[in-house]
Amino acid sequence: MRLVQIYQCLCDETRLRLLNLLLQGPLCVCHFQRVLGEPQVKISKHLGYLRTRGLVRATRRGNWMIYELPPASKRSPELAANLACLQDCAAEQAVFRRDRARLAKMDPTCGPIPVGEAVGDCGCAPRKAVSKK
Amino acid sequence: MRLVQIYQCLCDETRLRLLNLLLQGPLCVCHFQRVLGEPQVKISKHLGYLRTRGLVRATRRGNWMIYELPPASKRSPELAANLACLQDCAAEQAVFRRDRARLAKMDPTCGPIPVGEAVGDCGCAPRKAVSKK
DNA sequence: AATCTATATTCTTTAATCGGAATATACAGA
DNA sequence: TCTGTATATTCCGATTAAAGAATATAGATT
Repeated sequence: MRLVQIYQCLCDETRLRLLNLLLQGPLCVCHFQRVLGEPQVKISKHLGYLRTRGLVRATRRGNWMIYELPPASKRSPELAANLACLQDCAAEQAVFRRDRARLAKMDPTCGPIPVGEAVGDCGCAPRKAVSKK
Repeated sequence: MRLVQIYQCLCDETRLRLLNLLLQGPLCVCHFQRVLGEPQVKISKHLGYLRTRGLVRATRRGNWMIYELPPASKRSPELAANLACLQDCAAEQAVFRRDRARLAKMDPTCGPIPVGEAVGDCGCAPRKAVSKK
């Protein structure tokens, strides 16, 4: 991947915030919405942008889409270096620290999913026992 | 400086090439023109872009403008980290390697400047003995 | 099948960016 | 002062990017 394409992915505030959260682990869209407080379209489109350029991958789990960074083994040297750099830099800037804090103390619940289903990669858990009457 | 602003400076190919060269040391505009093979306006405008955002500084030496990165002591942690990252990453990509090579074997001459004047920070030297009749 | 929920896509408008032509400025030399 | 050289700026058109409203899709639930 060309270096400039990586920077093009990083040159938008929303995308930086998304990547900052993904550096903590896989997440589903609803988490981003709750942490960033931005409308669904915006989140979804920026995730799509990152996806088509290979900076994130997505897998479906039920209704939810789980986004995650590519595994270390599949990162180009440039991507690996820049993600590491972002990891460090973001730790020093207020917006990103706030987002990380918000994520850390967030209810990992995504929404109603079947009781007893294993917690997903994104940390999703049933919101509550969904009535199975 | 906000992180996103740094990435905005890095998200253009021309600007990346300029910064890649500046990582080798101070340079004047004519060097960029010769190495990149791009028109003067383009070079000048991207340097201006970087300047207004504090990624480079410029000082005039006679007719020439010498551009350089801010001294290490004046770089924010984010800028320092990203310049280091760029330094490493650029070493692996063809465009940047070619530019560095072209710079390395380039005639450091800028153009006719007064004989005997000290070679500038940019490595400029007199093109030839200018007649002082 | 009908509905609900989560997420993605399309469409449109607005705003930002980039490049080039022409022009302006700043300094040097005669 | 006049001219030449190096660089910057202004103006303009073209392209791209971003945001939001509305709509579409995919899977789950009933």
